[in-house]
Amino acid sequence: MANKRAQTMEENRARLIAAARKAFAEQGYAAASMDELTAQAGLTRGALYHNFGDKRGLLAAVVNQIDAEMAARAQEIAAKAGNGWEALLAEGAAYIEMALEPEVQRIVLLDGPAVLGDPSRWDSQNKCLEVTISTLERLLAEDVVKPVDPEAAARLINGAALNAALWVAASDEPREVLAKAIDAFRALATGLLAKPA
Amino acid sequence: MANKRAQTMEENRARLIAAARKAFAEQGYAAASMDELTAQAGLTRGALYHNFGDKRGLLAAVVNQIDAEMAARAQEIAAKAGNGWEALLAEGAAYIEMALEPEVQRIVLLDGPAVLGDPSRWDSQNKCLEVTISTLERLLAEDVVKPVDPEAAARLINGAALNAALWVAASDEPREVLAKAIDAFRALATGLLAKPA
DNA sequence: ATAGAAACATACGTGGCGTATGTCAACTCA
DNA sequence: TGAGTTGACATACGCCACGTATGTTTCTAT
Repeated sequence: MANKRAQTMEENRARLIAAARKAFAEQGYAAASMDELTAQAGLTRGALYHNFGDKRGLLAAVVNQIDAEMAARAQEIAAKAGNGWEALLAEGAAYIEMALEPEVQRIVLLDGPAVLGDPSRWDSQNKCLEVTISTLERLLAEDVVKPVDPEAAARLINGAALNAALWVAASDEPREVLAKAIDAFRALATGLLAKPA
Repeated sequence: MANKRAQTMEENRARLIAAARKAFAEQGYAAASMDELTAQAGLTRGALYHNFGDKRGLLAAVVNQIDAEMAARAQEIAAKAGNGWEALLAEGAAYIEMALEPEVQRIVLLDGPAVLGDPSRWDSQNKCLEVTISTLERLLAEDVVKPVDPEAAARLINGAALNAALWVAASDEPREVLAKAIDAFRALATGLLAKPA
């Protein structure tokens, strides 16, 4: 037990992040109280400022965690759909559906950009985006899609999915609206195809 | 002068909104102080809470104003491009470029959604979106675009443009990145065409 | 074993929002 | 036309939350 110190520290960090996920998702970043947050985790604000610097630092850590989880899920789904064009469409649909979860929507899509600035500047470097970019690069190499800048296309696609998700989430009839959104997404995406069906 | 009262009230509202536009754009919604804001306008917080209810109300008023200006500009640009497919593309490019202005980006795209919730629920009902929807409906009637839900497609398009703008704004070389973004946008949009070129 | 450091707790100051109360100018009606 | 009343705005107050400065305890290293 050479490093009992580091171990408990990691545990505390994890507990704080978990409590923050709940608080930020349920109340929003601005309304979430650091005192309540830390008390929920069985700690005080002292631990928080020591580990994350400030409230923004905590949000950044939470965003990193969620982003990584989203990217993993998206990759898994894309892999299941094979390595072709359908993988890209499946990824997009997956993003739309994931963004329906309050945690993702509130924390990553709404408060994240407002508090931390544009996602492209985040340290975590938006893993979701990178997944889409690499998928596009593969399709580019296979001449499946038109010669466009993969990062530009990935950003547009993710942005479209994001907005679609916000729309679906705010809707009164999520089912029907989700179907419409995915439908429109697939239509739009075909614009990237080298030879449209 | 039958209604000097109402007149000065309108003036004060306008001055508060103008001051808020500056403050919110330069410092962000959360960091902007109501005291400084109102002092800048030659008033106090009393006037603010009387006219707008609370800080959110002021932000909503500011967003409404900017949104209306954006929609007007987009419509003008679309009209100049004629009433066809090119109008839709021009609108999209216009949104991307407008979103480069700090006022639009910070207030409407970042703080707006975070504080006021999804734009589709705003009272102003997002005039920008409606412009795009009506453009799409016209193209649908002319069989220029595939049979997709116009609102869904409009939201995806606007979302794509939005993200593209955030990317361009955060970039070190806005010129080149803007070109890539618009390029990718045009490619993506062709996915909606009934008969691709 | 002791010294030092690090992780975390406690205590304090500051600033900002929202509300309750006060005031004065403008509108109304006799 | 002038007194009463309304309402737009100012002033004053309380509360809460963030961030920092200081204290305490536990682990590690020599």
